[in-house]
Amino acid sequence: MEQRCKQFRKRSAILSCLRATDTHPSAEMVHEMLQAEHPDISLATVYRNLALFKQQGIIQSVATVNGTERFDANVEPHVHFICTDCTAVIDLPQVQVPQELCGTVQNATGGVVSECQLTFTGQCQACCQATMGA
Amino acid sequence: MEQRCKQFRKRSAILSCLRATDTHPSAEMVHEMLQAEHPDISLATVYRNLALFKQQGIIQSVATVNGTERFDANVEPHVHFICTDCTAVIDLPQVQVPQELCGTVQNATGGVVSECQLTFTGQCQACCQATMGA
DNA sequence: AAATAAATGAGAATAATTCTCATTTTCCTA
DNA sequence: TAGGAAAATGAGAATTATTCTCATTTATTT
Repeated sequence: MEQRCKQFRKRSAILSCLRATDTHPSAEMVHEMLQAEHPDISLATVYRNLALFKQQGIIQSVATVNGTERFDANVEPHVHFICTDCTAVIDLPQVQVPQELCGTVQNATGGVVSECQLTFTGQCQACCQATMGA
Repeated sequence: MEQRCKQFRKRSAILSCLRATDTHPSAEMVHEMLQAEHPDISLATVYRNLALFKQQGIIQSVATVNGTERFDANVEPHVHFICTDCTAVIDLPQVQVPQELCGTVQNATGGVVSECQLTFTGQCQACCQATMGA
C-alpha cells in the first residue's frame, strides 16, 4: 500500500524506534537502528526530535554514560542499572522507585520535585564473567 | 613558613577545594575556585586529577547536568536534588539512600553493584520564587 | 494551486573533555 | 648531595557529543 506522504514522518519513526527497544539508546544508537528502514534520516534530526520528545515529556533521559546521553521512551518511574564496562543500561522492574519520598524532598528543599531517579551502577553479569575469564 | 616544594602539590589543592565545598562543582568550577590561591593551575590538570580521584574512589561523579559532569568529595551514599533551572546540585541529608536494595539488584542482574544513586530533579526554592515573580 | 508553516539534511559551530608533548618538579639512589 | 628516572604539569591541539544555521523539501491551509 502506498504511503500518503512521499516522506513518511521521520519524527514518528524515531519515536517508534525508541519505543521498540529497552536498551536505552543514545541519539547515535537510535540513528544507527534507523538506518535499515530510514537510511535518509540525518543525525541532526534524531537529536532534534529526541530533544523535542523530552521537552514534551513523552521520553526521558535516564543517564549520561561515558559522556553520552541515554534515552528511554518509558516515562513511568522505574529503576536502572548501568554497567560501567559495556555501558549497558538495564531496567530493574524488581525494584521500586521510592516516589513517596518526593513529598519529603519538596518539604526539605522548599522547591518542586518533578522527577525521582534511582540508579544502580556496577558490572553486569556478562562483563563480570568476561572479567573473570581474563 | 616556607613550603618544602617550590611547586606546592597542586593535586592536593584540587582535592582540598572539592572537599571544602558542598556545591558539587564541575571541573571548570573547581578551576575557577582555585584561581585565587593557585592561579597557575591549568584546567587540564584539574580534569586529570578529578579523573584520577574518581578512579581511586576518593571522589565521585554525582550527575551530568546540562552536559557537564559534577563532582563530590563526599563518597558516602547520600541523596541529591538537581535544579533544572540554575543547575544547582544540593545534598538531601533528610532522605536515605536505599542501600539495602543493592543485594536485590545483584540477585536480579547477576552482576555486581558498586554504587546506588538516588536523585531528585526539579526546581529549587530560589528558582521557584523567581519563576513566580516573572 | 499558491502561500505559509514546519521539518529536514548537511555540515559548520560549540562546548566539554581528553590527549600530546615539551618542560618542570619530585623522588630515588649512588 | 648530585644525577637520573619517574611523575606531574601547562598550553594548546585534538576529539567527541551536541547544537545551530540555512537552504531545501515536505506538509498544511486557504
